[in-house]
Amino acid sequence: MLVSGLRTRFREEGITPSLVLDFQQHVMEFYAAKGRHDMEWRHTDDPYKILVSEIMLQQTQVPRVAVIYPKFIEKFPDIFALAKADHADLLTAWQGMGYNRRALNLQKLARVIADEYGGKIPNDPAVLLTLPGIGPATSCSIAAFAFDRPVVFIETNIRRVFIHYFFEEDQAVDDRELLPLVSAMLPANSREWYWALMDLGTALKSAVKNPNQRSRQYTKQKSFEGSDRQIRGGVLKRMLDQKSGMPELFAEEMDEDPERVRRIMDAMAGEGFFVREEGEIYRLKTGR
DNA sequence: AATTCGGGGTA
DNA sequence: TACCCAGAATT
Repeated sequence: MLVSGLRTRFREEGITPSLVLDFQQHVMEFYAAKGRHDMEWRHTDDPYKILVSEIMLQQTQVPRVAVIYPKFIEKFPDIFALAKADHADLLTAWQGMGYNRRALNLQKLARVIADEYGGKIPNDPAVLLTLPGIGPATSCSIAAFAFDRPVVFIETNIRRVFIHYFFEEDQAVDDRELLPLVSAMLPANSREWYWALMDLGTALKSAVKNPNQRSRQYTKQKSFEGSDRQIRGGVLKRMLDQKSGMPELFAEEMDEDPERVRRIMDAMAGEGFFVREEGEIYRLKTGR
């Protein structure tokens, strides 16, 4: 089967049964040869654990999640443990993951599921989508990986695969052009299929110039050095250390403008990281 | 439609 | 250095 001809066949004949079969075979052959089987979250059928992994994997590479995920699961082994977790314990367990709001949303979500769904993770992507911190990609990922449901979705690895094989010479490829292909190519075993697609997408990154640069939604991130994000990270780390703090002090330690640090800590308080007390003292929430 | 949000591994 | 990361929420 000639993989290099997939794009031409697609453009000339559309999505034919033989195109589908050849592509599926190529993906599964890759998976058989080079699939990644060393992730703990691929060796459980506990929807809670899979949900946690999917939140962690948002914009976060597998090797880092692989380090933090097991400790997190050990500390919060089920949805109820997470729902009643101490605020500081939760954020401490999240340290190193980045995008710390995910941890807050994850606990909110756990409380909704504990309180309103009897502790059972919903298997319907439309329901999952209503939960905090779960968007289009994650709702479908959970449905696929935890419940083996035949969902159709796009995330960065899937996007890279389909752009590479079917839009080789195109620019600004819209996700809406990819979805019909993602849908048509989906076989019966949706869980394994998406594992395979994601592994192939990850491998492509080092094999060719990132095809996602030719996605319409491709954007580059602003540099981290000197950003608010960096300061937020530093502030949170110090707050977890000391349980309370003041902008002036942190600004001094981080050699930053006190006014800027105060603004950032105010924002973080508004997001639920801290509570602000009298005299510009910020304190971590205790208990829940 | 554009911004914001973390932090580290990799080339 | 620059690039990227199993995206989501907010503006």
